[in-house]
Amino acid sequence: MDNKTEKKILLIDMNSYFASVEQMCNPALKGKPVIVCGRGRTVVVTASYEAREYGIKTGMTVPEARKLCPNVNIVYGNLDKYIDTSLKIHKIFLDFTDKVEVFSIDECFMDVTDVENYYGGAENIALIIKRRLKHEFGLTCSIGIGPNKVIAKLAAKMKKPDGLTVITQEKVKDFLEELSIEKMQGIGIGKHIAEKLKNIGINTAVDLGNADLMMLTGFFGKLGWVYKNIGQGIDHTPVRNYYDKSPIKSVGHSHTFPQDTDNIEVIKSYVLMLSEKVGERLRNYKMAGKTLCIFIRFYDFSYIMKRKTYSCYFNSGTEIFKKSIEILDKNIFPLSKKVRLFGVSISSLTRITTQEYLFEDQRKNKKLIETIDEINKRYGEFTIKPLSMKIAENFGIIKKCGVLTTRTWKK
DNA sequence: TCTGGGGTCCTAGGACCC
DNA sequence: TCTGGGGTCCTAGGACCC
Repeated sequence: MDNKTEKKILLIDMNSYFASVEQMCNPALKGKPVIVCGRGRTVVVTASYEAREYGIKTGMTVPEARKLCPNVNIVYGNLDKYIDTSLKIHKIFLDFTDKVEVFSIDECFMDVTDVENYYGGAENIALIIKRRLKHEFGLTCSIGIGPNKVIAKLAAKMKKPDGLTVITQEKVKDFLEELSIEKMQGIGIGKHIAEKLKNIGINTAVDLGNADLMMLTGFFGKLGWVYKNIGQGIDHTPVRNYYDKSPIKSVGHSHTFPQDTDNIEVIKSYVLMLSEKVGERLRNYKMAGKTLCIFIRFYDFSYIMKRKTYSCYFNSGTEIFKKSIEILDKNIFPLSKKVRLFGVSISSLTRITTQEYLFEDQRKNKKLIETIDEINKRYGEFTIKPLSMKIAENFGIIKKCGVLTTRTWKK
């Protein structure tokens, strides 16, 4: 590929995003170790760089983090605030091009191939973005520039925080030569695959690129082909346009109980609460689904997953709850061991119009459901709720189910 | 007061139909 | 009369991402 056709892709990765936003909103936290976490039995979602100096990492339990840094500031995450800030940040990117793909709440790809000449090159665009983020939000980011998304993503990881790494097509080979398999996490090669690759003598990106395709597909199926491309730094996936929405494939909620439990009544009331949340979100999206999946994690971290596809679409909490209980009664109860986490999700989704409420009781209850949704939207989640949800409430969960993740929210 | 929560994609194997 | 095989849908499970 010559220089004329070489793409210029940026990956902008906000540094310790949630923690930085908290520091931005509360000056008292600036320069101090901060962790952002959810409530209940939860883990560190983001640690500020000051906290990382003590060895605190994402995924650690809060007590573990406290042990490393007794004075660490603990903040309960506020997803709305982070989404709001993200949307404002995107406006900076959109000043350059519409080819802005939201990869997660704190990461965006940009394809600046067509516009870089107006701004003195891709690197200059990156510098302008960094300056504006710092000036307008007080936030820093790491930016990787590469001829495709995979290389841009790997490049962004090279320098953190506040880094800028440019890998031109010409430099890709040298770059990959020095890249160990472990450092390829985040682009489809996780811990398990990395382990398997090392077992067959593949230790660097270049080893992967040079590996025999038949051998790779023998081990990993279709993915073997994908891995080989990654190893060669090849990636043809385009950067999506900001305004092209990717369709939602599934909607789900799960929750870890405050204590492991085998109390069926308590579990059922959680199921009801989760079903209502899933139903409400589906209706907000104007969608319904026909595949129900329930997921149970037991106290020992073993799990069981049951999936069932129905002939009709549904999106009411009551319907999801009823079907979940049917599955539980048939397959899971009586319980053999205590339950740690319960999850409900709906897939095989379709957009739905008013006429398409297929269940008779849903049609009848449609007005009621709409009214409840409206009230809950205005006055807060579960202002109006089924009576049996009281049990879950007494067990101490409702209103504490903070959804906190960097991945789930997409434009 | 060990190990969250929300997603996506892929695969193997079974059921069922023609 | 003797039992193939392709296609599609579904379920369960695994791996990955942030």
